[in-house]
Amino acid sequence: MALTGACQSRSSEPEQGGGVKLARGGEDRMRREHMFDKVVTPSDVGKLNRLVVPKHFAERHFLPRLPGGGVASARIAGAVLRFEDGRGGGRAWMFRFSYWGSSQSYVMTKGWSAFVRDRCLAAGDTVSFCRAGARLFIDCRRRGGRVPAPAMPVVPAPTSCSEVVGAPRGRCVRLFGVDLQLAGAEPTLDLQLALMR
Amino acid sequence: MALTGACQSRSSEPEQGGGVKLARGGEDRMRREHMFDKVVTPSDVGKLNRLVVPKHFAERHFLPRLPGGGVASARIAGAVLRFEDGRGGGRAWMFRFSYWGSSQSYVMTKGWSAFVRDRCLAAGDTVSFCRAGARLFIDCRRRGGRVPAPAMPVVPAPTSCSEVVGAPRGRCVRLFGVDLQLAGAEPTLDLQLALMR
DNA sequence: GTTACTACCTGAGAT
DNA sequence: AATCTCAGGTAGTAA
Repeated sequence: MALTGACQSRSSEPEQGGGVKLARGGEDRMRREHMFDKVVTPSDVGKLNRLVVPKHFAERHFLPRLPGGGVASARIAGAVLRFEDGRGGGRAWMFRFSYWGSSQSYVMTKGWSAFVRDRCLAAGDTVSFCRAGARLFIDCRRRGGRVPAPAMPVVPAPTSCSEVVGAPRGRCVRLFGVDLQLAGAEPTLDLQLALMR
Repeated sequence: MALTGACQSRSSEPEQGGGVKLARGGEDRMRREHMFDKVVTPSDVGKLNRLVVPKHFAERHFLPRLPGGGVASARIAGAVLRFEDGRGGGRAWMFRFSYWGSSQSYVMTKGWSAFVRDRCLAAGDTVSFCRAGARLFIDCRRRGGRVPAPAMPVVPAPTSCSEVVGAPRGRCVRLFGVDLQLAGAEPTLDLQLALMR
């Protein structure tokens, strides 16, 4: 299970959805099921600021979740998908999900580069998408198969990458201890919502 | 007249416009008038997939032909120009015509690379633009001043360059003989129209 | 001036 | 052989 373990079987952790209110014992307790992985390319983590979602994955896992009619273009227009951070901690990521007609490909655009930066995602790493009922999760692991170190309270180091191999991660400090309780207000999520037009 | 002969004075040939219906004896019988030539640069025929149109030529010959208001940017938005193949045979080329503000230059983009490929256009060759009334024509000639061999029925060789020096050209076979009659259906043009959003 | 974001486009490779 | 996919590009715009 090295290929999917980073995202699966962690439903016992306190994954707080932020804006989404769920009845206890409902979807938030469902076991995560793996949707798909992608080994990211240099372009996926580079200046293009987009993740190409392989067509069959997009159409199987994301399209049916979107509101709108049966036509794909109607569903996708302006779609924003919300993914909870697979490591727990209550953080969520909002990505615009689009279809580029010119290349006939599905992409995550706005918001994606923030995830790349925060996780120091590099070409060859794998992003993993899971869901538990209606909740979506995103996680990643290094090319060697290593997963980011589990979140834990650390001394503040508020800038840059939240995963430094063998070292505490910067942003995580905002999510644990006293800050962990404040995470119910989801400052990071609020910022992203404000940016998401 | 070696510099312009490839494009001029061939209005007696059966240039079929494809989708455009014209009254016989109208524009299609007008004598072609030369607009301008350009000796293409390595960039014009390379991976940039664009032809830089010298500003004064673009503003004199193409801008006034476009619909839209008095502002150049309004006229150019989404402009696609259609050029009939100066060699005859009913083929037409569709090029997106754009203004690139960053370099303050006019360019042909989408569709241009297909012409480069088909004619085996190389740096130092000359492209020549003519018109007969509202109809536009494009042709080219080699740097030495040679023009491509006149179109004639040949044995099939359906791939690659339509002009091989001293040899029959590949795609031309589709346009002459029996296929010449089928050219009224304009499969090549249809394909381009379908691709041109 | 820089960075992101939208919406284009194309060649190469897979099928 | 032709089609489809997608990695890697582009320009223009907004912030």
